[in-house]
Amino acid sequence: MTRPPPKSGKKAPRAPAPRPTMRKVAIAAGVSVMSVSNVVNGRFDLLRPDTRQRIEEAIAKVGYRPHAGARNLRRSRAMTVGLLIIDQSGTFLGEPFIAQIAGGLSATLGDYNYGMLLQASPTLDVEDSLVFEHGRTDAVCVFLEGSDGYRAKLIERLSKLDQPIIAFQEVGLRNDLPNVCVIRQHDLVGGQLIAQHVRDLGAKRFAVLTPGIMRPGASQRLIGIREGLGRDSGEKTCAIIPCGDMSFASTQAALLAFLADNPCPDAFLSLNDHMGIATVKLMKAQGLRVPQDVMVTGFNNMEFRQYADPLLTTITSHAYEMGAVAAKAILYRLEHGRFEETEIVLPVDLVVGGSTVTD
Amino acid sequence: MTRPPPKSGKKAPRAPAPRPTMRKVAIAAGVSVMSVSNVVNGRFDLLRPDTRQRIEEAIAKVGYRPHAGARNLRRSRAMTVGLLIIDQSGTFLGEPFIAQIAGGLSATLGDYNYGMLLQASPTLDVEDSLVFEHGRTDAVCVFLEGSDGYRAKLIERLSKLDQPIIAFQEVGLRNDLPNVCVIRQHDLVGGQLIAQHVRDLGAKRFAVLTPGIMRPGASQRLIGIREGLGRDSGEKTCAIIPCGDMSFASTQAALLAFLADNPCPDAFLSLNDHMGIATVKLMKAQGLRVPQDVMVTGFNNMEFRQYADPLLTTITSHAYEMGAVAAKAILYRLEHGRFEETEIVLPVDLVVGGSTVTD
DNA sequence: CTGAAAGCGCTTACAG
DNA sequence: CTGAAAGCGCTTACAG
Repeated sequence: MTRPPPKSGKKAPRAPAPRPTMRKVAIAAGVSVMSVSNVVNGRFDLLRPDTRQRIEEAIAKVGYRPHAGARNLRRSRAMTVGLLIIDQSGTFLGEPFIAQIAGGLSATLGDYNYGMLLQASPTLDVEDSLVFEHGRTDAVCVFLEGSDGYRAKLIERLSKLDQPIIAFQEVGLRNDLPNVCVIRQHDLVGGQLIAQHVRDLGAKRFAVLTPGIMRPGASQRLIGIREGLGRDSGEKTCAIIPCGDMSFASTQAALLAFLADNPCPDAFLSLNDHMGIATVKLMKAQGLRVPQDVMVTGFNNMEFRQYADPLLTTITSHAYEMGAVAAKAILYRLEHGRFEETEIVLPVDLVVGGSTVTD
Repeated sequence: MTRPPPKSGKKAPRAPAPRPTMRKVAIAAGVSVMSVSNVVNGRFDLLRPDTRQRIEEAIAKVGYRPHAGARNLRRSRAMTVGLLIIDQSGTFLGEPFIAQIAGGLSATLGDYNYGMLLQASPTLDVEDSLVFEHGRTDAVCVFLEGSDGYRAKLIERLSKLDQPIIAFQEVGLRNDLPNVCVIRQHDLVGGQLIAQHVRDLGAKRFAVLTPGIMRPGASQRLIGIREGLGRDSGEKTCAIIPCGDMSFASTQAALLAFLADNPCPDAFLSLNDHMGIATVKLMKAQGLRVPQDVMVTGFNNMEFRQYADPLLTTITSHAYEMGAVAAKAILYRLEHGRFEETEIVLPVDLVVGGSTVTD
């Protein structure tokens, strides 16, 4: 009989009462654990009504709650989907596009009783991230950063981890990876639409504002813009302005540096709304009229677009839906053993505002 | 010997190769599972170097990866913290204040090798939410909605779930719940500061814009504002304008309805920046000058504050840090069996902008 | 309708 | 330094 050391100044911290287990319920009800399991899992057809009732009373009496970890181990499923976001800036959820994807994914998974394990990784070396540990997740969604080549290699490796993978916004991957499904939106078309729009309005000289670290969607937007501007435009008239972390301050600093060495273009095309609004405000502060003197466009059509004047011409992204679609694709894969489609592309729409067209 | 039915049109889907287990590694290396376990867990002092090497080679050869689910069951810990957000609007991560808390929590937990299980619940009835299932999480953070009384009762019940609880932004809870730690910021002081500021500037008649569904922080901000306006202001001059989901459109609609029946106050005090900016824009559209004709304030000092003109006078909230502090508190609790502090209050600061003061 | 037993993949005293 | 065995809390064929 070992006892806690006597004369301790404080009350001996009483040992945490062990959680009631199925065994305890079984004993209390005078049945086997298996019958308890049947009640807990709603297999009432396997029980006599009075047995069931006795067990239910015992459950209530001892305050039993099932241990999901044990059940999941036994059933070899985690009822959880991982969401891994590579983010070297450390503010992943501060980006509304990502926050909305996460929101749609989490909400839809929740509807089907799945959880979402969220992790951001500052490093590109991601294979022993928590979300890939066996028994933690049944599938994982990734939103990567880095060069096209790096990401392609990484996804190939991830596809061998014996875990279904959803890759957001990727394009041009090998299509023989059965464990991988790409979900993206038509960023290329979005880029084309917005570029054609400003070109049709007569702009000749362009500058594109890009994030300092490109995600895959951004590259597509840029390609689309180049296509939309058209080769008939003749001269090389499309500058690129990287804007670091895309914050208001970084964007304006990058713009000022650009304008110190270059004439002001006819139109600034920004790869998201953040940078677009920062541009509008800087132009106005410089005494230029938007859109008469210079046009500005954004991308994503986030709620905060409404905060600035004039309203940004932009492209609507259905980010929340992208998360929801991912959840559905995973659920299908988990049920049927394969992805229904290996690539899903969501549409985008042009929204014209006062930043390119006067009322 | 049962075989798959012959003459199937498709290739028989080959049974997914079972994941290599410790047993497989042990056999491959000619040792016991326990030695494999020792290698996997870095207990190298318990092994002869050559044994270790043989095992490491076997691990690489069979492609073994540990099963976190099994390990966690055995060790009775989940290495995961839940984050539960009650959200009746369905856009929880769209709210930057919440997204930042989640980001800070997730990043800090990740540093200590803990995962974050994120779930939003549209209902207030939350006890059998995923995040409270045993074996899934070691602790859970909650950010609730609903009346003060409802939330207090709910937290009392949650504290009996045998799971440490961090309650964000709660105030005035019973302080005898050893399983509960409150982490909040000084919203009341923030409210006071901002109210005193506009009062000192000579405003006499006020209106406060509030969310349609109050979270606990919002109530505190309101109380602080009332205190800051002071009883010496004499008349009842502080109106309340609930703004539904706080979107740009809802806020402006609520404002217009208010102005149809009431004279314009001297100052609109908004419980967050979203509504503050929507107010500024509406006032300007109505031909009023901000701040000369009407003052407007916000709350939280989010990045998008920079998007509107004039710059909102607001209160800085350290939401990301709040998440990080929560992670630290949980880690301490998990290690020492009790919370270091039962309540942690983060400071707030007044930031003056052009929406109350002319340059 | 009910129960005894094996096992999910690990870890951890306990012997040797 | 190494191994055989028990057990974390469940589920699931298999008998009775």
